[in-house]
Amino acid sequence: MKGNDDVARQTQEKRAATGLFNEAMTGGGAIDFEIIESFFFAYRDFVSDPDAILAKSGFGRAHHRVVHFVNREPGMTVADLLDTLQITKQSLARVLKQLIDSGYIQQVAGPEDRRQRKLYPTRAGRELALALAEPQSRRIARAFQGFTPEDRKAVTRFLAGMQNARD
Amino acid sequence: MKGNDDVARQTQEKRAATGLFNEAMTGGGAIDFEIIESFFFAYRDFVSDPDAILAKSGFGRAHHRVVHFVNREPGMTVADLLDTLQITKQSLARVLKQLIDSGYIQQVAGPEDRRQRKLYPTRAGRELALALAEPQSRRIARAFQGFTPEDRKAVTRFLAGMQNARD
DNA sequence: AAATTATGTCAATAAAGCTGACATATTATG
DNA sequence: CATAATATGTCAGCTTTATTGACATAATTT
Repeated sequence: MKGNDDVARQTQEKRAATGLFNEAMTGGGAIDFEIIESFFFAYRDFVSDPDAILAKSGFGRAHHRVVHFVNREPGMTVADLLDTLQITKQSLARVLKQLIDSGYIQQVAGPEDRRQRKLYPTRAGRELALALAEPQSRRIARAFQGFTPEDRKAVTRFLAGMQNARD
Repeated sequence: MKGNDDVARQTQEKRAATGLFNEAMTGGGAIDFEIIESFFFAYRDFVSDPDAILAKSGFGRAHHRVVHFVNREPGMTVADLLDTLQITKQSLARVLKQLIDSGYIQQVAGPEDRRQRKLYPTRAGRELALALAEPQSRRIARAFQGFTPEDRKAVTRFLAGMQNARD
């Protein structure tokens, strides 16, 4: 087992006398730390834009997501929204209630199935969704500056590929 | 102001008699809703992998971030970490304490400035960071399948461009 | 000697999620 | 028609991750 000993010694050299690791974890090229970190920073900054706007209305990210998807697909039901956001009914309830009480979203009983509550944005709801999307869209446009159509397609494919398969 | 009236009427047509909006908000091509949503889903699924691992140890995302960056830059100080994560000292304190108490991270007084607490991963800490990065890296590799080097570069540039400028 | 810096800690608070349990109205099914 | 299933709402309690403010200690700088 000489090979294993060599590996062990090599690893040992990277540690101080205390048994701690002094060297940056690089993954030896096998782990893509650069993309992992870049993705983290990119997303954090990406959501910081709407966060600032939401703070003025006393809303948070949860409200953003609800108002966004209801605007993107007016008439979606509560069940649709739960499916899209993958949160629990109880989590959604509080946020949705606040948006309805504040006049950004309205519920309409389903025309065929009257148990359903179909969700629609009001004018204020539509304006809020647009105001929240605008800085994000500007950020995306900035990041795309100088990109060829192929480059843009690569980004689109990448973001799709990072997602779990959907039914 | 006939032009304005036309726009108002046009918008009005998109609403039901109730004043609600029935049509999907598309932004008329000006707002990049596709990327906004794709980025949301991609990031959510991206962090779901480590979340599952962390749950076993009773840790959360905050612990992930700390263990990740300490491994990436061993010897970083508490101030460095606060700067990187952009959270408050008090938020970091609890998480860091748990990681130290559990034997994943150790503190060493700074050799020049002994007020500083330099942070180092233990062997367990390094292993945890690797275990958390592994599924994320696999997901990235999957998303990159069939990508040319130019495609990959486009993604890297995009993620960098989405971030705020750093000092 | 005094001010600043790096860190730690206590207390209170908030946002956003969770689980479990139960209620109501409506629709579907045997 | 009675019962089961579905869509939604709601109550209560809990957790994680963040926040602000205040204060303490040790070490360094001025």
